[in-house]
Amino acid sequence: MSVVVRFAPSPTGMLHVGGARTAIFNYFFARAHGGRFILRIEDTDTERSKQEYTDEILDSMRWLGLDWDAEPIYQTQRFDLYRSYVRKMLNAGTAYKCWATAAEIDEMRAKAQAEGKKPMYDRRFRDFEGPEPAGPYVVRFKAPLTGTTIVHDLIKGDVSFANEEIDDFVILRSNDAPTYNFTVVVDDVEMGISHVIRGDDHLNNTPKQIMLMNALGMKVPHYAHVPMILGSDKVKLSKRHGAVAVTNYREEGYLPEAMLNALVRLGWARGDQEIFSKADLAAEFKLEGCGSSPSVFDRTKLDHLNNHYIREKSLEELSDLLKLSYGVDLSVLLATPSSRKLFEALRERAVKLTDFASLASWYLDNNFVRDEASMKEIVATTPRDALDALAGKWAALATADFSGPKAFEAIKETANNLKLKIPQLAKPVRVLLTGTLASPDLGIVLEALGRDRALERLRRI
RNA sequence: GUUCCCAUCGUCUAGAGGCCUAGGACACCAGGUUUUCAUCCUGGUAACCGGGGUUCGAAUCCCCGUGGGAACGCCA
Repeated sequence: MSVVVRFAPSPTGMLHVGGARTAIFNYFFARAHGGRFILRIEDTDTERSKQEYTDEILDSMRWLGLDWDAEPIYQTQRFDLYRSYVRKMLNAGTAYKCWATAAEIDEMRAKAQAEGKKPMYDRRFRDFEGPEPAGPYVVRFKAPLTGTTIVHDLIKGDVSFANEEIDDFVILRSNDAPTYNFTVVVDDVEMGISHVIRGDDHLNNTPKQIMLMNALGMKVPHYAHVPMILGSDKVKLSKRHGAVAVTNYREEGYLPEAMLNALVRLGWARGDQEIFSKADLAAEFKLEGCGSSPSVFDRTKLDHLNNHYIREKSLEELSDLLKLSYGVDLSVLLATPSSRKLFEALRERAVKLTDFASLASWYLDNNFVRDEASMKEIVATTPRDALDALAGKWAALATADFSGPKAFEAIKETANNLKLKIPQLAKPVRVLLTGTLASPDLGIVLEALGRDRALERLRRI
């Protein structure tokens, strides 16, 4: 059977972590099974849907490298199709018009709840006959009253719902717009979707959709409901957990590779493997690897992965990426073997791409800021003649001879001559040259800076 | 409230009845390397929600509790 899957975001907000994970599962399921991955924009809520959100979602998808196989389908352009199906059901008697007002429905729900049942519509117009009342109406599905609907879920197993639990839900609003549960059914079938892979929060909608498909005589696709992603407080991840939009992470300096890897491991595993490339996943992603319990999204793991993928990038790639996406120009570090060594050292410690700017600030800008506390506690307590002696030694070296080992050797000699321990001199030097105690290997720093800049900084107290 | 789902280290997870004195990763802690921080290396702390079954044997199967989550809309 040919595999066709879809990712169906509604453009009422940015692509968030949960949606991205669903998209990722769909995408790799399609790739691993030689199937198609289609995008469907569920914009039937014309009040809240915005083009800018659609643009943002597509942009995030591209950033993650999730390319789709056909032009996205917009539900608002298919209203005629949905309405034709509504008419079909009206004619077949599997749907009916309902004139109940909002107030009446609220009353019914309250009543049902008081009786210990789910809040439900009481089907008062289900068998209504005679002259149609004036005023607006909705179209409701004539849901089966008895029996059981079973969802054969590829992740959860068989889940059964008593049909009496499901009310005659609305399929066409009074403004003539079809509702979600209806458009999904029409589209999933019309688009030939073979596997519906979506969030667990839709599991309760699935029996409704299956019922509709049965009423329409349609073939039911396979379903797979992936567990929710939770915040650290264990409730469904949402805006109040802080950064949840994929774009936020991109702006913060995360790599798409890291995001992808982190997200795919949420609710999915393949033995003990932790690192997954796009190619790995496209080859071996299987629904069988999906777990069934929800998972907490952990930023520290993402940080670790991000550092991992930053280290895998070449200096050239990094430089381009930094300039293009973050406006940080480190191309000067590409120039010489010495500066490249420094760049490599920085790459090792950068957790986010945005870290590079501060990591390299002392190198890029001669007016870099020195840490005041370190200046006071370390530099100020260092004998001035030691620094002067060191300056003399450095000055005696030819510019071309100012290699890391030689420049550092000068520090050692000076320290020894003055009966200082090496760190006693190395630390203040580090602060003077880089402004902080946390910088790459001093040899690398010295060589990258070169004799004259190093000397100038050493003397500038 | 009702329905449905879920339950292994702090977190992500491996585990499909004996391979489990429960493995890996992140985080954390300690030691080593080092001129600092970090990296790197080595080691360590840390979990099968509880109770009943089934079985020679259960983290794994069943039941009941408990806890958590989701859904119940003319939102999607």
